[in-house]
Amino acid sequence: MQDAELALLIDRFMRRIHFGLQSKAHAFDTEKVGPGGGIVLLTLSDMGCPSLHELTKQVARDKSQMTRTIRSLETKGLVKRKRSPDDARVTFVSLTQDGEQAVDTLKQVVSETIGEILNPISEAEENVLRNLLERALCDAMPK
Amino acid sequence: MQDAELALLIDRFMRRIHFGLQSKAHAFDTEKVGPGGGIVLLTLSDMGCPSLHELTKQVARDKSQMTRTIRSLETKGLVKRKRSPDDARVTFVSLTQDGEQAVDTLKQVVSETIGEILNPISEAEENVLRNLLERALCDAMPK
DNA sequence: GGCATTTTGTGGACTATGTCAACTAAAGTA
DNA sequence: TACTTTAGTTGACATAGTCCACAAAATGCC
Repeated sequence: MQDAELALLIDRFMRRIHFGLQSKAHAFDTEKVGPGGGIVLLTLSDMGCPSLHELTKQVARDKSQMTRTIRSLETKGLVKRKRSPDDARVTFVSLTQDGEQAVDTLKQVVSETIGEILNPISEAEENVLRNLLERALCDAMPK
Repeated sequence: MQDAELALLIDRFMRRIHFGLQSKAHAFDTEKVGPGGGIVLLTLSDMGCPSLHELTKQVARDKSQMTRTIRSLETKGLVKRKRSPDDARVTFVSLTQDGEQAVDTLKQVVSETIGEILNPISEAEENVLRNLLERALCDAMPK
């Protein structure tokens, strides 16, 4: 019953990251990918060359949204598509060279921002936090 | 540098909560307050009778957004305003009786949903998680 | 007291994101 | 072949975020 509080904490934490990044955005988000694009780029960096469908499940967004986000990133030259040779329905998405570079700076700024927020937290505790979240999320995603 | 991963984890966690709640929304969100309204209601339940300005800082949203959210909740009879007798600029916001009741069911559904997500996590660890987030957020909010 | 400045809340305009439903093309399947 | 499922796209709409300008009340400073 009192778990509801946790939702507020998570939300506020998210907003903190959001504001932290936004205040630095003009300095690094030269392509104006925004939060949505950033999450996709980082996720792509983790996944490698997933299909659009797998990517959509991972970031837990609507597939139509993903279509548009990817196209936006594609016109900016950060991402490229490749049709699957085995299944003509699926298209694989991956970072371009420019995309990799964008991810590098992105990762740097994000971890810097998170570092500031997690200032009152020790490194060991931070690992605990990461571990807990990973374990909670490792279950099959709904849908 | 690898902290960037934490941002993705938090985002996915948030989305999990979001989807979990949405799948149950038709059963409890009879007033259609949505996620935005829900966060405000829960926050109000925590804060009691804050000024609109304090509330805005707490949920970390734009003040104009907050004006609109509160008005929406007010027309639904879940929230009431009261002008401060000391300072004619500020208006205090608080839950109505209907609002309190809405918060009760809201809290129940939210903690149920979070409980499902935190299934792989022990209760002790959950307290650790809450504690870590609280400590990270206890610092003065930016802006 | 008068006057600039700050604070609190409101409103408008615009963008970004989320959601839902319809639709195409390609597989899978009986 | 006919039916169903899956991947991706598109359109329409709803919600939320951002930015800017503004009014009214307070505050601070001569």
